Amino acid sequence: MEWYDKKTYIEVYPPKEFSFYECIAFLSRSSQEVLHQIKDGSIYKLLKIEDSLVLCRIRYEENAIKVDFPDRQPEKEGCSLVAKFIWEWFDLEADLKEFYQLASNDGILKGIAKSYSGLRIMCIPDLFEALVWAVLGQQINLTFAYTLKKRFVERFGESLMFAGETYWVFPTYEKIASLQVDDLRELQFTVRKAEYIIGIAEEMVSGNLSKEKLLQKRDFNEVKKSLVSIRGIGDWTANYVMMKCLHDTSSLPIADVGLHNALKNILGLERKPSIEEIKEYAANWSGWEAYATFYLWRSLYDEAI
DNA sequence: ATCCAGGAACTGT
DNA sequence: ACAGTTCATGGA
Repeated sequence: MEWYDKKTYIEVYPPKEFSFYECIAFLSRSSQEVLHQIKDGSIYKLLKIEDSLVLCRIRYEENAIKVDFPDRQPEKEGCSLVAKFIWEWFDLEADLKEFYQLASNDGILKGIAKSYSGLRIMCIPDLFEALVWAVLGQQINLTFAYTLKKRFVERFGESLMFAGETYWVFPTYEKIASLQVDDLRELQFTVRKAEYIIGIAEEMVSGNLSKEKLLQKRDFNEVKKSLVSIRGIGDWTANYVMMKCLHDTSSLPIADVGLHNALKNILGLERKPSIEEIKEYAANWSGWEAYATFYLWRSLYDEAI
């Protein structure tokens, strides 16, 4: 059903190890998600490109990810930024052949690597969004984390209405840096979370913290050091962000409760594994710890459904 | 009601 | 460096 004039569209060619279906399954994990919508096998996502809001419809046809623009189409440079976003969002740079090779010889990963074949880490290309989402998720259940995110986005983000639907983009760090703790308390953020998030926004406004600067570091150890030096960012958050935003396939949020639960399920353990035990399992995942973690997280949703 | 959640800072040793 | 404590609140 074409309910708008399809003008031009963008095509992005993913590597062979790619399943749009698996990626959509991951993106569908919460009904409270406000930063994209899934409808009829297409993803609708609003992006801010060169200061204007661009609604994208993303689908998969004939081995290509195709993006078109229901509302209005960006200029040429805008289109290449959209393509760049898609490339990052689906983590298309990673060469999963290596991961699958490794997984085929690993008792824990063997089954899930096959079950979710083609699933890629669904990234959060925007550093501020990745950091805020990680802080929101700290020590609360995911359902409530989504509630907080929804309130945050709908209070401070920008939106576009199209065909009766409202689409949102994540708030900018400039906007959040101008807030007081009480502005976030109203949304039921704890004082701690509010302080962390405003502090992170201020660091980004000052220019001390940026994705570009982080990616210029010598190695991911350096990246981690500078992330952890920021208040509110501990080991877990730093690893989460390196995995979801900075494309570090070897980051391992080893303290993650979801990871522990997934391992417990797959191994049929009575209790959650200890950190030491996880280190032993992970010794076999070298270079692909983030993918191992992501696939293990994915295995948790099947239980829930 | 009770336990825990995709932790981190703080405090004392 | 390391372990224990506090924070803080909705979900299941």
